[in-house]
Amino acid sequence: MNIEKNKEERKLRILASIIREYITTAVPVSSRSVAAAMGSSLSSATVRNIMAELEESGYIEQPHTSAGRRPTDKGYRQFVNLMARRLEMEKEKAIILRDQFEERIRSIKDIIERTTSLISRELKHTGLVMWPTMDGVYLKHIELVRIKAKTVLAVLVTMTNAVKNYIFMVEKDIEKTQLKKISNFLSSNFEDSKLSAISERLKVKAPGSGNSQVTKLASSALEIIDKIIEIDIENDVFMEGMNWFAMEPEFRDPKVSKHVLNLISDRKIFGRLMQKELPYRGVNVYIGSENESEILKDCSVITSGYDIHGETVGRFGVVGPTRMDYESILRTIGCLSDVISKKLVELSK
Amino acid sequence: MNIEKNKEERKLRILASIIREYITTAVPVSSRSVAAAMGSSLSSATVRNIMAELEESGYIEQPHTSAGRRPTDKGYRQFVNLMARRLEMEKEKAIILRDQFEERIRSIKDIIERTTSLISRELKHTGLVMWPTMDGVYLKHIELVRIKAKTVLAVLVTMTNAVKNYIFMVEKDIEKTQLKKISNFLSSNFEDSKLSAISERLKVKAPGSGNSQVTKLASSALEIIDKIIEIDIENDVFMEGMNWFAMEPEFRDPKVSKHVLNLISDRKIFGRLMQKELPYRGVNVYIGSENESEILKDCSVITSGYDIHGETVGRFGVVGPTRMDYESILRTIGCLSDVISKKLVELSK
DNA sequence: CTTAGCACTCTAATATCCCGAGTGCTAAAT
DNA sequence: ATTTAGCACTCGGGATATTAGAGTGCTAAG
Repeated sequence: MNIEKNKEERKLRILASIIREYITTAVPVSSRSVAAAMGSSLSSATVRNIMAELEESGYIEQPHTSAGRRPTDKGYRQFVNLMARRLEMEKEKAIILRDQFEERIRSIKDIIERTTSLISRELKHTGLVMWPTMDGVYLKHIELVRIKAKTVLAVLVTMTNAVKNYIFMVEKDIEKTQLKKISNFLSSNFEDSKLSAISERLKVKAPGSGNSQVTKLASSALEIIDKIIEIDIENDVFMEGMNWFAMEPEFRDPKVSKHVLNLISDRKIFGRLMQKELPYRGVNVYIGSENESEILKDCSVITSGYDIHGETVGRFGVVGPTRMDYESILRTIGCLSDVISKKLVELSK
Repeated sequence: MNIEKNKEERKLRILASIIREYITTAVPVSSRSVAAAMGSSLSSATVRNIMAELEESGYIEQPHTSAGRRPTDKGYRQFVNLMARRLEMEKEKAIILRDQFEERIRSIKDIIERTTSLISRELKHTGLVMWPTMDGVYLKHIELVRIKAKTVLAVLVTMTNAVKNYIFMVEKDIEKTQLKKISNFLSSNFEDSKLSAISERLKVKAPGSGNSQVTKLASSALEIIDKIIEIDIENDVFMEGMNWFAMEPEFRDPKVSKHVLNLISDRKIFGRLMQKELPYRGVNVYIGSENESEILKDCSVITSGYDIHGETVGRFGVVGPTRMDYESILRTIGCLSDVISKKLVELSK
């Protein structure tokens, strides 16, 4: 029984070894090099037997007979699952990460840009950050501007100093002065609230036929706030470091490179992907074919959430070829999640 | 003398023929196919002689002996110069272009997105649009928000419904209420003015020690406006259709494709490029090595300006491989410039 | 269960060949 | 004085052949 377990464990250690080597070399791994990597405690022949079993289980594959093995998506998955528990970042590294966010952070935009840039530089893959959903975020300021008849421009400033704007139609035309009143009404009564909370509270206020003036104001305001919430499904994604794809040897294949270009020119894919997993704060890993999108079948996407005041309002992550360094990425992403969330709280005072 | 001229003209007609064929096939052009294209009025032998001359002049080159000729940058340049005068768009095409801007245009953002998308779809190259410089643009609304001590967030809404925001430091801390006053002061006195004009007019008002209250307000406002103008050098560029690069046969070469990825992940290049040529409304063409940036040496960039109220405030254009269809691009870009400018005026009522 | 040994397989790099598209030149034709 | 037909020559690149060696699977011994 104990022996059984040891056997299984050794098998997985070998899988890990194969993956680690393949990640750095991008070349199918031979039994010999695995044996060497395992400290020569095993002969290549033994390793060969085990590798045959691993292939049987679908964790690795041969591009062709008489070539080494490379990990399959399933193999990567196994690997990721196994190590998922122990992914603390070394103290020093964590401090280096933190330091990157020390200077000149004045708005969430700065944080977002800093994050993608960090991911790009440190992890050598494309970094992604989703803007926080507006409805989960506290407002600092709201301003309404009349564009033309029945058309309103809303400018929101969040506690994190993000500026977002929305143009939308309203039922009946609102005068410039009236709009100013609504702006003021919202600003004075609902500053420092969340969009969703404002909507809730307005719903209570609006239909109650107390002071007709206030009621009217509230119902106009409600219409506008709900419009904003409705529009805000787009969820913009900020990307940086697409050029790392070019460095990968996989990129030599023109078919692949074509794919990649199509991929990175369509940020919506990532917007949808991250939106979907949103209430969740933890780390997600999608490996190759695990991705819903066909276009991502040779890529892996690793994402994590970030909080503002304990509420998960956005996600960020990394895209790259399936052959990526899951270990260091998972470590970094996990750590970054904390750093960003902390910074965001600081930002909103 | 007349004969001389005919000779020269024929030479250039052949150059044009070579270029047109090369643009569509991407394969060096042989004397035979040129002869055929010229309606068999010339034999391939004659064409060969002329091609030798064209090569002598540096307009075309052979990749190697016993191959056809392909245009050099100089050749493309000559071609572009020659046809530059007669580039009217056909009426029908122009109308089709115009129609694309009919629906749901509510802000300059819509126009910018529509433009890049149009360029991408119609011309099958990457489309670029530079946001208009703020200082040349009329303001509809200005809002100042206190971020923290000595830090101000300015949100500007232009006549074209663009929302831009700037975070900056000011000399001494300004109270929230005071900031509100400055906002109102600016909004009520300077709405519908240009940023640069506001600055000018404030300069007059500020030092004049009339009403101390107003003077103080004006000088604070001046500081802020000047800060905004100062910051606004970044000049964001909107891009779409980078994936067209992937379709080009040139892209087969991994070196080239690497270049391209680096290129498109750096929009600043185009920001600087367009910024530089800014006061100019007309069309510019940079062919291959004519580009300042080394990274663009295998690309051509064609740009044109757009106006708001007769003042050229931004530029837009196309990037692609040197082997691009200059004729149809120049036609389209020229026409688009008018369409956009017209729409922008409509937008700002 | 492990390992040494060996036959076998298949890729990728290199070499060789050769077709044919395209040229440049020359000499005849206009 | 051009233009053109004719022809020899060049060279890239596709097709094919060859080979080296990296890696495997299997067997039999440790």
